[in-house]
Amino acid sequence: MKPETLHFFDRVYEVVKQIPSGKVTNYGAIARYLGAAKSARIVGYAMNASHNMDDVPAHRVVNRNGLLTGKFHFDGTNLMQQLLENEGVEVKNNQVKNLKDYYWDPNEELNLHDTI
DNA sequence: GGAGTGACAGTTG
DNA sequence: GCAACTGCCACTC
Repeated sequence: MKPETLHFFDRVYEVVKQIPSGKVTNYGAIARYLGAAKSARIVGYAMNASHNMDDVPAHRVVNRNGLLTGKFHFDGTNLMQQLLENEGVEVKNNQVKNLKDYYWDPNEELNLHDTI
């Protein structure tokens, strides 16, 4: 499979699936990791479709403010928050506390020359 | 084939 | 320092 052939969507899934438990990241980091920092919106859109896949922990992806913007997309309840808290991430009012502490940057933790 | 939408980010006033 | 606007790429209708 050629990465070039893969759509932004597919790559986003691979990155999100590699997010370690107890860690969270933001759309910009993923988009930048894919080489399209300005396309953070696409990442969000990808999450919209990825939320249908159980293999993609979309709950670990939050916006720049650490706000669980996609919470409503999970099931309309605080499921997303519960999942994060279950992993050790402190969430308050649909927002990740100490985001900096739980922040996980694919550009720093992962290498572009991975299986992806 | 064209226009509109979208779980954002970065920049400017 | 805070608030608001634009840009951006992919997907759906």
